Amino acid sequence: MAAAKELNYVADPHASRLAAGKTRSIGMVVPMFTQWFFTQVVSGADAVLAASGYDILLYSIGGPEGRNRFLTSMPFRKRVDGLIIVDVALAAEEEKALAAAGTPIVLVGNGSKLFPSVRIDNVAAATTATRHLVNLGHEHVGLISGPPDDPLHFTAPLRRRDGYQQALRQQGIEPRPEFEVPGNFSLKGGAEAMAQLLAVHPAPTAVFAQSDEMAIGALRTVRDSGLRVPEDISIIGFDDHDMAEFVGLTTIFQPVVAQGELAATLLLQETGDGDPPAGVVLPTKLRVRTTTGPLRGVRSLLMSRRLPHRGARA
Amino acid sequence: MAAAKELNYVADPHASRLAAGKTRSIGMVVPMFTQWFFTQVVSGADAVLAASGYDILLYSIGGPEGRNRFLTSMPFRKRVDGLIIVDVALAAEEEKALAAAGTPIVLVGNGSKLFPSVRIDNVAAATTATRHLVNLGHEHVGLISGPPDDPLHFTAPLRRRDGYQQALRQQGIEPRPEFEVPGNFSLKGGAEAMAQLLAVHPAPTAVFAQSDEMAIGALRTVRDSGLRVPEDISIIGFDDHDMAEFVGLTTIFQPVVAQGELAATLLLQETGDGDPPAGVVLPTKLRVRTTTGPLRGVRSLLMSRRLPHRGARA
DNA sequence: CTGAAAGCGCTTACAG
DNA sequence: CTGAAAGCGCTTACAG
Repeated sequence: MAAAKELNYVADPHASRLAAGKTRSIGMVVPMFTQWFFTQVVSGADAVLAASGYDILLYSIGGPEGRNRFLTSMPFRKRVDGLIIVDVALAAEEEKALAAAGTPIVLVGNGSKLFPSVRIDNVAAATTATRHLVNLGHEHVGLISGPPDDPLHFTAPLRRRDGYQQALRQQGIEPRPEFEVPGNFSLKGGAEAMAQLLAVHPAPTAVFAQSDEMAIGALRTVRDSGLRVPEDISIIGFDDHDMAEFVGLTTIFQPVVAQGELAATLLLQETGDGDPPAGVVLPTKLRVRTTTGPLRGVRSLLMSRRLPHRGARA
Repeated sequence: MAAAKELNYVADPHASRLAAGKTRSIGMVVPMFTQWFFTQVVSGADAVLAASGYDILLYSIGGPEGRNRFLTSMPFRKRVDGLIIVDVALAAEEEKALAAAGTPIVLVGNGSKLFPSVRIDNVAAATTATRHLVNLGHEHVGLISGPPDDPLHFTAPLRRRDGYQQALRQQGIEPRPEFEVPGNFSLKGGAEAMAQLLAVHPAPTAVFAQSDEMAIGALRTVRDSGLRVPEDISIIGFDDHDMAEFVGLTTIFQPVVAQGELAATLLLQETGDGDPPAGVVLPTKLRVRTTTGPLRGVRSLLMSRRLPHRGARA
């Protein structure tokens, strides 16, 4: 034993896994690694998994092809003790196939009947965001959304769009297709989307961007056009990214690191004993800052409409 | 064989590793996961490693304690075929101990006599940044740097400080300790550091922030103080973060994703045959945008001083 | 309670 | 070229 210490011996982890049947590692599946949201979730999960002595295997699956390759080859089999899948929407058969592989799984971003999950209520959060704009008197409300055709990869953009449309309809406003433009969840995409919205006649007086990064891109375009925020146009984002407070962006806060932490915790305590999978929905919150304001000319009217909105949250 | 396909058989990777002696996985060591630079490097390395069929193991070592634990326990031993260590400065004995562990290693951010490395010339890049400010007529130049006491963890802050001081001295300006404040490599840290600099008498007329995130934080403070950029104060950053172009930040571009890609490539082709380790230094580049400008009142004088600066790069 | 043996599921050198 | 056997370095049930 002393000699082992002396010689700096370490047990071969592969031999021990083979003998013991445990890998002591967890896989994290993310669409990509360059987006703020995913890195924060990984960071949260990493902290709790590392504290429990687990190694973390990264599966960055990229686009739709990578997604399908991952789901069919399932490279994690016999490789990890568990899997955290972030923001990959699964069809029913896909869930079934994953479950059949036998690896414990926790989902982040989507609910599931088969696996425990951690997520927010995107529809409600988007409704809150949109209603905030409508309550300020805006009737022409634009939407900057995710990639245009990506039915299975992400669901957040679709849910947030649902919430946006629902909020409008609830106020008797019919959503207009020309007011919905894709923004690619990036600064640049947001900036370009905003340019597209400004070209519509009449242009929206308020815009809900589905991520803060897109919202900040949109802000840039608005200001470059010589328009003022919020006097000429209001903008609300989603996430409460570090940068949001910084630029005074009104947005929907969602706990990001906490979603990763919680997913890891659920995974570690997963019994597999047939108890129904936990579906945890974390709260979001409207954070009003300086990029949203009343529609010009209706300030007085507003005073009465603002009240029901007080303290609204998703 | 057909039956294997039928039954969805996959070889146990641990058994095969044990028999074959290869793990088909690579470890990535980063100080933390929440910083832009590291996620981008990981993303670059991930792309080339995944393409070669390697799994990626993440070691996020956190603070100084985590760093030392990692270096002493070396949890990657017998676990991975190779290691990419990002921005962890290694003492000579630490390098020797790592080399003795026998795992092929490539360093990102620091040079080494024992391991191949990919990095930029931080001293030269910081010199370029500082000289840019001095060439614009600034003599009171502030520095927003990294964590105050972190001699071994990161070297970039120290090197960039060296470059800053060298550039000043070359122009006959003695660096002033009260002009150097730590900014924690975050937005908030940059904002606070800037507030500290503005409180100095006389305050600097130009500031070199060691990262774009800190520079953007500084910009915020300056504008909140009612000062104009660049008329009242010039700010230059470092990295060329996505956000930099967006806010018009003058900065030093460094290839980030490319450093990860290259490190992975070097690791995959590492022979261990005694050839001297490759030390690749990637070029950086000054990107002048709108947050830097001539010192007030010396515009005319400037015309002559600007010339030697043309085309300068690190 | 201690220690030697069997077995985890592969790969690969080797005998046929 | 094919196929059976040994061995990779552990864990753990089992005999003593």
